[in-house]
Amino acid sequence: MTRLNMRELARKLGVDRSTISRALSEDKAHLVAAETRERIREEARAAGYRPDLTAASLRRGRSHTVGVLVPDLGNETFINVIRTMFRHLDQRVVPPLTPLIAETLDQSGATRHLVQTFLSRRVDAIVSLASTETDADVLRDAAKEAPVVLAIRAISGASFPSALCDDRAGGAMVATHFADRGHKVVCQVQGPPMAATFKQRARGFSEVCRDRGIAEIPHGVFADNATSAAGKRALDALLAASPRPTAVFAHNDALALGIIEAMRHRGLRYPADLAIVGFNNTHLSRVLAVPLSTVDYPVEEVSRHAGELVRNLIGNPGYTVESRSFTPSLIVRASS
Amino acid sequence: MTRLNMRELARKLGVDRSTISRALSEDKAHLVAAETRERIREEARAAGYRPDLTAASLRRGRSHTVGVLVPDLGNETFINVIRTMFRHLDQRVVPPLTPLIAETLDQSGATRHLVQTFLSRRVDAIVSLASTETDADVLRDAAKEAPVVLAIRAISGASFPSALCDDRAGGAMVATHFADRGHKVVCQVQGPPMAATFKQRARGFSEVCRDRGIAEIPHGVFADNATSAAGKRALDALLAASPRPTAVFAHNDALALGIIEAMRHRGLRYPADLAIVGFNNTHLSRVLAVPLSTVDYPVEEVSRHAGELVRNLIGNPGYTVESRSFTPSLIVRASS
DNA sequence: CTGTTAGCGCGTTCAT
DNA sequence: ATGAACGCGCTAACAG
Repeated sequence: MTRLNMRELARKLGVDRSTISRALSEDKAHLVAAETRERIREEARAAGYRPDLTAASLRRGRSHTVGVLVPDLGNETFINVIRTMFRHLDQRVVPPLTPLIAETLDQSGATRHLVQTFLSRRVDAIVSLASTETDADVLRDAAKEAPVVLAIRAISGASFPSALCDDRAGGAMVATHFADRGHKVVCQVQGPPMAATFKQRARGFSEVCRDRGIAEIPHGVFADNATSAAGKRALDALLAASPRPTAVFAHNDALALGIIEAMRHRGLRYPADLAIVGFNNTHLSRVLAVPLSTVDYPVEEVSRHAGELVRNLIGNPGYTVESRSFTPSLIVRASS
Repeated sequence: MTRLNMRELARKLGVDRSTISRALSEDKAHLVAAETRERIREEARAAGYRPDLTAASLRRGRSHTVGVLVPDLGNETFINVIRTMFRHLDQRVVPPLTPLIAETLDQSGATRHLVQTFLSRRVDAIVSLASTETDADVLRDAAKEAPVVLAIRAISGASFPSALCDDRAGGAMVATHFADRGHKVVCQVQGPPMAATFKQRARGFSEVCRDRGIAEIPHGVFADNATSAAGKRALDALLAASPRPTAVFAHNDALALGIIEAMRHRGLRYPADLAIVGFNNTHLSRVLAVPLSTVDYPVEEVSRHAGELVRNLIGNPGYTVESRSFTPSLIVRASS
């Protein structure tokens, strides 16, 4: 028993295969007489005909898929951007785009390999939420074969169509907040600077500290990855500094949470012993017994714009792209 | 500028296309002379040749992809199972299987549509973590074209190769724990019973309550979905019951968290005013100021077995399948 | 508006 | 061990 294909369906209906192809397509359906078209669609449905998309992909050179690179599938913010973007696309692209999602875990070399796979599958576009400085070449090469869109993380010195958050402004807001509350010695626990997000957050924060005459001590506390485990390990460095900081900016909520856990372990309390602000406004920040101040990530805007970039760039190589950066907002809660 | 294909590569090397195909494949490489094979592989790499997988898929009738249905991309447990399963598969399947991930949001009808898409793309297998009672027919039909594996959620009355958690035992553990702590009146906040997971957890819990002579009051508190928002809404029902329960079993950690938030809002404390146990042992349960007792989900075992089922069923239709169910374990923390 | 023809790039015969 | 030839199922180009 073999699958029903166009040839058989055409035989049943007494028309040519190409007429079927046209009648079932979205953009060429108007070339078929209304009556024939309905007859074909009716019979296709009744017979349970499903087009073979691997054949269509080969013929068209495009598979109606979008390759998505994400650093970490467990990260709420990335996932929210992906799902919001595809929800957006589903509503306005026919036939729908199937996501191919792959996780890089920020391992160098992962991007190269995964991009190859995407291109082999003839994706219509690639969206990277995982780009780091070292990915520029790979993505530039990829862009010769399929549109490449960056979301969340930019690549400094490279110009790709992008949908971003103004992380620098976000970092600045946190420093301003600390200054306004009278903190004189502060600190940041930075995520890996290979990701532009963290670099910009650090930059915005430090700039305002300088302007407002606040000391950043100790200066460079880097977490090897932006997780709560790394946050836990960072606390020791903060407490060893002299003078000791009275407030800390964690580059995301997971890092903040790690710091909080480590403090609890030592019997310290926030904000009394140390004020804390995170980044992303994840669900978690709202449900802590002492809720976390954090920077709200503009998920909706970033996702929508990323979706629009993908939509416009597909089959539209000359599209003049507007990269955009959306401003986040500080949410002050009890932790600061 | 067109992509480099086998024909061109063959011309460059002075061999036939089919020799290239064999040399680059995993299973037929031995048919090519070692020297020729290396020469071909060398040149393919140097020239940056990437096979067109849409063409290969059409020819083979399989795309080396696996369709994955998941109820909610934001749910840590589902995501962990997916990533663990593919990490497992990546290490032992060549060429690697690309996941096609689709979210059902537990909307009826979503499964039918998404399964069609998967089959149109000629997936090698379908893994559903999202199955509900009403999906049985769709999946049974799908199974005629590609192996279907169930993970996490079974379908009662249908027999698919499955990798599950013994949810009934998990529910029973919670009830036993409550009984041992001397609770006489308890309650459960149930997830939607269309998902077998919740039905089994409820069943295991109720059975033990009956055996140990504990009252379940009010009897059926159902959340329309297993999220913290639904948990929040459930608290009122618990507090209105008479006699009032002293302990509650939430069918997952998100529900438990909602209950906790609602309690905090009312100035109630746990476990003093109400003991709480969740399910899944998500990250969240560990980081609450008063950590949550919960049932640890056997993610590793379930994922590994799901991966093995997929691996064995692909290209092996006669494989005798061993569905398995793994026992979870209760983790008692401060909330109970 | 519909049919005819060709070919996308590969993997698999079958022959040598 | 290699080459020749075919066809997977579809869509595009061209004709009428």
